[in-house]
Amino acid sequence: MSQMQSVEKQLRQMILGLEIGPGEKLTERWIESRFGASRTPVRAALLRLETEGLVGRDGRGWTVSPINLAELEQIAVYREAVEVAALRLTCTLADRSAVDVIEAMLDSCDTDTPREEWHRIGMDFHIELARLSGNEFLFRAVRDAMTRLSRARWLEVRDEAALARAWAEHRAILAAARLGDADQAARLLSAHIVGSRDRLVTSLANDRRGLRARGFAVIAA
Amino acid sequence: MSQMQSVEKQLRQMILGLEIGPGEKLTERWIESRFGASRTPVRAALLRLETEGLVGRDGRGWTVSPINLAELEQIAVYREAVEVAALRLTCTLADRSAVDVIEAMLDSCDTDTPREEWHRIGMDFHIELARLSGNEFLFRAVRDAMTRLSRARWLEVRDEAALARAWAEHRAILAAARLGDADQAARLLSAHIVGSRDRLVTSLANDRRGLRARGFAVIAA
DNA sequence: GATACCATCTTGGTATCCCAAAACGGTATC
DNA sequence: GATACCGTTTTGGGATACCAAGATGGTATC
Repeated sequence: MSQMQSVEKQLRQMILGLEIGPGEKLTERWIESRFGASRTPVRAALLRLETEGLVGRDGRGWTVSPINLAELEQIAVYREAVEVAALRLTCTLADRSAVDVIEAMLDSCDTDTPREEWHRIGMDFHIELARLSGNEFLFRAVRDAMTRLSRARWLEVRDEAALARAWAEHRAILAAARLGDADQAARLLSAHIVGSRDRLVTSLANDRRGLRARGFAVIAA
Repeated sequence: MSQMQSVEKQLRQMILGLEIGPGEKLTERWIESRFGASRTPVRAALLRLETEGLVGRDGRGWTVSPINLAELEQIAVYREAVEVAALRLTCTLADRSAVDVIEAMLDSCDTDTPREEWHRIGMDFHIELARLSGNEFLFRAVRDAMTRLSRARWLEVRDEAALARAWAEHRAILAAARLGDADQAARLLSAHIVGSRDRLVTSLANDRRGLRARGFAVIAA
C-alpha cells in the first residue's frame, strides 16, 4: 500500500486545515501512529512539507511553521512579481479563451456556498490564472506561495463585503486579460495583491492576541 | 555521523559537476555503496534533489534530470520576473553600499582565474544581487533557478569575448543599482537575462549532437 | 532465427531495530 | 524554595531486514 503520498497529503491537510496549530511540535513517532504508517513515509512527508514551508526544524525536532506576518509581507512582493509576469504572458497568448473557465470558477460561488469553498476558489483563481501562462516555473511559484498563504487566509476575518470586493477585483483582472490589455491587467492584479496583503496583515495583527490564545503561534511583522 | 547532508552535498556536486551525466539512471543501492551511507540518508538526499529539479522519478526509479532546452527558456522568463523584482527592491533601499561587495566579486576574476571560478562567480553574482533585496522568497527563487541552470551553463561553449561581455553587463547593472535608477537597472538586467538565454540555448542546440555523444541527455526546445 | 514464457535478480517501498544525544524528572544539596 | 546534578525516557538519525513489483536473461518452442 503506497501510504507515502497518503501520509503527506493527510498531514498537509491537517496543517492547512489548522487541525494542527501553527507552532505546534511534531514528533515522527506521533505522526507514525496517527496515520498507521511507518517512519520512512513519515520522513518523506516531513521532508516534502519542509520544502513547502509548512513544517520546519526546531533544533532536532519538527514544528508546524508559525504564522509569520513579516513573511506574509515578503510573500506578497514575491507573488506580485511572479503573478504579474504570468499574467502578462497570458495576455500575449493568441487564444485567451481559457480565462472563461476561470470566470466560471468565480461564478460557482454564491451566498449558499460554504466558506471553505470560497477560500479554496479564492486561491485557485490565482493558481489557475498562473497556469494559463504555460510557464511551469511561474505556475509552481504561485501555487507554492498560495499554499504558504493558505492558513493565514483561513484565519483572516473576512466580511461579506471584503469577499465581494475580492471577487469584483478578480473579475476585472479577467476582463482586462481577455482583452489582452497587459498593462491594465498587471495594474489591477498588483493592486489586488497589495490590497489583499494589507487587509490580511491588519486582520491577523489585530487578532493576534486571540489567535495566540487559541494556541496558534503568530510572529509579528 | 551525520552523513545525510554529506550524501546530499556530494551527490549534488557530482550531478552539477557532470560526473553523473544528465539522463543517467540512479539506483539508491549504487548511491548507498558509492558514499558508504545507508538508504535513509540516500532517500533524504534524493527527495531534496528532486525538489531542486536535479533528479526526477523515472517510473519506479530515479534519473538525473536531462538538460531541457524548453525548460531553460521558461527559467529565463521566471528569472526575469524574480530578479528584476529583487533588483527594483534593492534600488529603493537607502543603503545600497552592498553592491560594492558584489562588484568586488566580479573584480576577483582575471585572465588567470580558472574556468570553474568564472562559472561560479557568474552565478553568484545573480544570487547575491537577489539577496540584497532582503526578500527571502525572491532570493530563494533566484538561487534555485541558478542551480537548475548550472549544468547547462557549464556545458555552454563561451569564448573570452562572451565572458567579457557578461562581466560588462554585470558592471553596468551594478552601476545603475548604485545610483538607485531602478528602471535603468531593470532594463539592463532584463536584456542581460534574455541575451544570456539566447546564447545559452543556441550554443546547446548547436552542440546537441556532441553532447548526446558524450552520453548527456539533451531535450530539444 | 525469432519469440513467447518462466525462473531469477534487482530495486524501490516499507517496517523494524539500534544508537547517541537531547529532553525530562526526581533527588539531594545549599 | 531554588538549583545543580544524575539517571531515565524520548526522539530523530542511521542501518538493516523484508516484500512485492518490475527488469533481466536464458530456454524452449515454433
